[in-house]
Amino acid sequence: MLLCRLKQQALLLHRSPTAALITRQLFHEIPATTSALPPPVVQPLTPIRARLRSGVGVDLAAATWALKSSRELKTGSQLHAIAVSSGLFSFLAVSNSLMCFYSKSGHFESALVVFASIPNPDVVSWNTILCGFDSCVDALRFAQRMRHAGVLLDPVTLTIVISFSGDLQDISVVHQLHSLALKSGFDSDVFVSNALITAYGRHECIESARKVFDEMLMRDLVSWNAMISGLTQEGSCADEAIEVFVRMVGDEGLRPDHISFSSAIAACVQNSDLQLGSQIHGFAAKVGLKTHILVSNVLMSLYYKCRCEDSATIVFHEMRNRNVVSWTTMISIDLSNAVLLFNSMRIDDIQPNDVTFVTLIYALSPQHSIKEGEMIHGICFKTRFSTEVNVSNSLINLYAKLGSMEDARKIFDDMEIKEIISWNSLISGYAQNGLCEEAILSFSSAAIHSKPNQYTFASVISAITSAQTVYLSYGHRLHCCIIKLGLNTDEYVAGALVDLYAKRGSIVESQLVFDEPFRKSLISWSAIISAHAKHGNYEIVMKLFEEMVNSSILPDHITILAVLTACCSCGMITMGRQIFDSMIGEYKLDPWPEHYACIVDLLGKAGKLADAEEFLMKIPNGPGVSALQSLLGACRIHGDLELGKRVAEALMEKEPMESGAYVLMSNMYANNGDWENAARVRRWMRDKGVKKEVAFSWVDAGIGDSLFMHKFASDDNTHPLAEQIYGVAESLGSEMMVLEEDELMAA
DNA sequence: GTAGGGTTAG
Repeated sequence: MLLCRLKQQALLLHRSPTAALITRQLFHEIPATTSALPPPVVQPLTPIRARLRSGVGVDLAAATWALKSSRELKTGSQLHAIAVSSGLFSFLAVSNSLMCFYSKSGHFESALVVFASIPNPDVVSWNTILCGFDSCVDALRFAQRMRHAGVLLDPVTLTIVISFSGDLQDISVVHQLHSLALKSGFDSDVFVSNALITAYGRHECIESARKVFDEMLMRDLVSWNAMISGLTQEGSCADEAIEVFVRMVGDEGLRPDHISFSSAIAACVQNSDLQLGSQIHGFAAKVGLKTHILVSNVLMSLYYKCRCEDSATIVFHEMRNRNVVSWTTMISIDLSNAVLLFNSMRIDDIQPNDVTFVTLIYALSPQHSIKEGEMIHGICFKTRFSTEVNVSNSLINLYAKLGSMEDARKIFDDMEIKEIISWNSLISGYAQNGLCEEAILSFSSAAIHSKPNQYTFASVISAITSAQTVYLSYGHRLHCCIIKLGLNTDEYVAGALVDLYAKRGSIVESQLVFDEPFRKSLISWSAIISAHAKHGNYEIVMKLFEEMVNSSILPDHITILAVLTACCSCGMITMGRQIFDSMIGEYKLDPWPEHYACIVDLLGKAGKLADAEEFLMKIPNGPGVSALQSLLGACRIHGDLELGKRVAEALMEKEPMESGAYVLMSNMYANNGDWENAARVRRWMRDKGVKKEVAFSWVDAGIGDSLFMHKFASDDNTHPLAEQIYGVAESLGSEMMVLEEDELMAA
């Protein structure tokens, strides 16, 4: 008889369809049945079984204790069998422990089965199941069921439900549960208050979190941690988070644990506050927590964000245990060794997850071949991560980056679920590859099939920003939609608009968008600075650059290049060199060839040709084309034929088919009155087959909503209406001649 | 000696 019950239960546990049935029964209030169950597999067991055999018997304490310390499914199932055979299962302490075991060891369905077999579950039984759910929706439905079953709500139930409500989209449930806590008097329970702080924190409703925290009579370490992490997550309260951390340590004398440290350091990451972060690092070392996996992981982010990759790497190497987060962070720190690190991670027996793949895919640069991209894609496929939406999105980005929009499109078309992010990846992919028309078409589809968000708009705007053709009227139309949708103060949209108008519209419109209240990112700062730099507005550029640095945004290569350009066009030699030095010293950026070229240009234009040449010689790996071009240009302006010849030769050697050097050299001879050599260079150019780049022009017919642009090159007759167009051009020409004659006659 | 709160990577 006993064996039969045992068999029944063991079967139930390992047959998920049965478990699924029980789940349905729980939700639909169908009375559970445990009849008609196939045979079990029972393994011999452990000291407890020995005790049972030797007639000592197993008591309640032994059974629950054994369950608590066990994590292996096999051991748990065996204990389950013993509990049933010894009759201990009928004690709620034992059956509840069993549910807890199954739930914590990742076999929630088995816990549900046990629950269904308990004749009179108590509130602990219900709570144990309640906290085992993955999804907050399921958990809250189960809580409703508890209420219908007449289970009396206790602080534990409330704590669990509040913590689930933090995951919901809608904050109103948190508010409801908060008032329930006040009504029932459970708000004095520390656990309940802590859960409330966290739930409010997750909804970034920091005022309410703070209120709960402030009104607590007794706070424990978890309360402080919840408050600190809530402030850290909010995004704009990092300073307050630090303040609370300091109060906790200084005023309350509490000893921070790994979670306090990780939250406080995360706040430093947000502020890019290397100094304070390092201090907290030292503090963690003092209390022996610096190599804790959580603390080390966030320390790596700190050093990475503050561009101290070496320190981040040291933290990684000092870790005794590393998890998938540590490895993934390390991959994002050392992108050039991403594949190598990925392999080491697998040797270390750490399984990658979707984030790892997203990072790894991101690490591949346009310099990588399609083949390498396909290899990573293959690993994603084998490990079954390629169907994850975020991984697919990254793959779209990858193929776009590698220049293969066909592959990107294929991934997109194969996706079962397309998020708006997927559309955004596709649109920005077309944008990067200069396929503006496709980007606009995809944007239209996205608007039909999905709900465009700020990123969709930002992507399509960036497409028209980088398009060869100027789609300004389309840009204005998009801008109108954006204002209507209230997205004009979104940092990405506003940033993209600043960039669009800076590059394609007018600096006035760009400045107008920039003056709107939105969170200025590096991109938007760089866009507005670049725009003013192009117009030679030196004072404005320097003022904006100062404002940007003061708002703790670190400049990147593009920003510095813009500032250098401004210095260059206004001949600010000292400032230019100062910025160049700070780029290396203060901002830890390796100059690009363009930055060197800028300084060469700056010195050259000012007539300091010798300094320029000296600087040029110091460029690591030799001067790039742009630096040589700058110097050659300067030689032309200042008439230094000798240096010009040397530079032109170097340039022609580097790029024999580029017309620039030949044209400049020939012009220099011509300026000098040396027509013979000027002609010689031109001849030389012709013999080598070097051609000047073809100039393009375009006409927007501007009819209705049409986006069609008519493009022309010189001597181009590929347009379908070429004959008519040339006809009109000719008749216009003759009309002009007539007009000119008339004017002459009148004179 | 059965149930509840705080945590890191794109």
